[in-house]
Amino acid sequence: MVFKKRLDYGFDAFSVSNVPRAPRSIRRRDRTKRTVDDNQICAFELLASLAGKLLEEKSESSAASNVFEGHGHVSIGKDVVKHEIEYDDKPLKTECVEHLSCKESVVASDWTTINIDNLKEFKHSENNAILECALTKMQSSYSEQTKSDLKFAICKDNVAYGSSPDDLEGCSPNFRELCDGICDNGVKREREAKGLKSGPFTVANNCPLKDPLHLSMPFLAPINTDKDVKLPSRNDSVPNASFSRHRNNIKLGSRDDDEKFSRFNKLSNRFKASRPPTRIEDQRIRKFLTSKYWKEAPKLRDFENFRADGEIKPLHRKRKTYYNYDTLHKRRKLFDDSSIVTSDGGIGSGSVSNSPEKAKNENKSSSVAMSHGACEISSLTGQLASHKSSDSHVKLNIKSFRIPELYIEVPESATVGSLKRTVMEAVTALLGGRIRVGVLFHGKKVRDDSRTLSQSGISSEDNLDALGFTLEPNLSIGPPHLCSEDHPLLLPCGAAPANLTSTRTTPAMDIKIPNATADPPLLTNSEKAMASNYKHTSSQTDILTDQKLSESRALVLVPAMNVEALSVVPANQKIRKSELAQRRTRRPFSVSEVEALVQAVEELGTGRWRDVKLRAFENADHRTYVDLKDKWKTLVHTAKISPQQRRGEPVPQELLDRVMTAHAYWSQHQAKQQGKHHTGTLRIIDSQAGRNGVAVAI
DNA sequence: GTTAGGG
DNA sequence: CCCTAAC
Repeated sequence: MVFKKRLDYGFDAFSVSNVPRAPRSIRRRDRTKRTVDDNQICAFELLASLAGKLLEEKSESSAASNVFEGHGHVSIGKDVVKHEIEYDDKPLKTECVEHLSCKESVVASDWTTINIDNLKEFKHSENNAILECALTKMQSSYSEQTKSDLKFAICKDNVAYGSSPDDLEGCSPNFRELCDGICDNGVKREREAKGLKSGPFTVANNCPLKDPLHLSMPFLAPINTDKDVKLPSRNDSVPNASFSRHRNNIKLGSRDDDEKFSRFNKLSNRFKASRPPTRIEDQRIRKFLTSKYWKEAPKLRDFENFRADGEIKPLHRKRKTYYNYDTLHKRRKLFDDSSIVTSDGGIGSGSVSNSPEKAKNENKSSSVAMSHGACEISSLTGQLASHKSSDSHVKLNIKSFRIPELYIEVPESATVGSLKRTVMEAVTALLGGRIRVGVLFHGKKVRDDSRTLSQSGISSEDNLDALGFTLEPNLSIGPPHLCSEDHPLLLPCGAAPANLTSTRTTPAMDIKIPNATADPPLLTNSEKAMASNYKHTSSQTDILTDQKLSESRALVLVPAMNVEALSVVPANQKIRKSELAQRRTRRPFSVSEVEALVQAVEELGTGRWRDVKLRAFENADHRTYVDLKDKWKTLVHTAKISPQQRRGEPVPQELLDRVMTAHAYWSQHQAKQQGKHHTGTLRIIDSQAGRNGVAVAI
């Protein structure tokens, strides 16, 4: 399986020098980069229109949201806007983020990046805006949880990599409020105490309190003004219908639109699959508008179905062959039918609570505040099932953690074991730093480590459902202030996104803003869930801080080893790791495939691999003619060695005999020249002779 | 874009 | 499977 990851760039991420030399194919793509950019406009427009529609819809459909009142359109700030729509939040890059929940939005790809000028004037704008379209289908579960859409605007202008929490200072009051509400109060206080002066990365004035930001972004104001941050209740959720409509109308990178899709792919292709976009290098200031539309999914089950419907995942291949899979539907050729994509939503396979009890809890689990979810960048969110024991101990069972931004392709034929290994591998590779655990209670982060569970209200049985854990990257690697917990200021909300943005090299890399949701369902749904039993006792919570780490890739709950391994590794090295991981997943040829190959070669001969591909593997997008050629090579080799030396799935001797026969035949007949002459099929005469059989062209 | 062959 | 050279 292949997992794509974005490179994680450490704090040094932006250093161009660190960017590994792209493969030729990639380099080639780079050449076309400009063209792509030009074309991006279309994409951008699409996105913009989508966003606008979403907003409109939202305002129309949800009376609850005041935010949009009066704002029928989406306005984008002058600067570049980065717009991402995901079911999950992810990239946080943004300075100004708005989350619209988009259910089932079709996603171009996380990686897709579009550079554009600001929405209105992007043609004119000098800045290379980046429009990121991370459209992915939303998980229904997510939707459910979030029920309400949150709109959140995070303002921030700078791209500074490790922006500090202070960045919020620049944000609109409302925004701050929102964040505060979301965050632990303690955080707020600290931030205030520190004042604006803090961190190096602080971007002051980017979002003047009173200011322009608002003007430019109508929906800037957080929907939830309530300090307590009300998590959107499910009731609030925007009707799915509206979302759907939007989606349909816009068709952004929808499966139906291959062309567009292709475009996205191309854009994203500029970088190798998981490779971070070079644009990262650009330190331009970007403003992002991220919108997400959160909805609650009715049921976990729904979620699964949703997934089942097929996730769209664009794959980026060097070669012309597309390995995209539409898991279940195969609706698009671009998609590989077998691949599983785990994006934010991740693979639905995630752990589902097994115990009835948990299930029950999950259903109940009430809302997690998605809104603040936007703020949180934590990479992993763990949900847990918990029950209180009679002895006053709070026993928690963490069922799963969600790992954001992890893409994995798994052949249908892959074994569960290989899947596990792959996930582990991916996670390990992705981990950029130490992991820390964050505690979410009712969607809020519990930052005060000194408080007791009971003091925090976590002890009551009824509340346990609302308890969630997040695995957050520990930015030890990053700038001190960022990493340090001392800096609670790092605003979970605003700052983080900005940081991410800057860091994010690849769309994929973007850190999604995890929904803070503690909802079990959410976790369950998580794409990749790492299930684990975990006894929780304490927790810290600074999601934001970590997030900045772009690397905040995923966190793994796993043993320390992972942490160690990753934590110490410099960002650059990590990147390399990731690249390695990008290698296409190995997909052993099945006997039937071998047979088809042999058959085709018998007919066409060697040296006409493209024809072989077309004849026998036209529908097997994951098999390139190079693959076929290589397979033939290995088959010939296999046929020559003793059975004891052969590995893997045994190939019937009969086929190997045919391989040898055909190989011998075509070697003698100059396959290329004779291919045309032989429309017939090679047959082995004297099959008994096995290898020595004589091939005859009929 | 294909082929062929080394890695 | 990847990467390159050569066409």
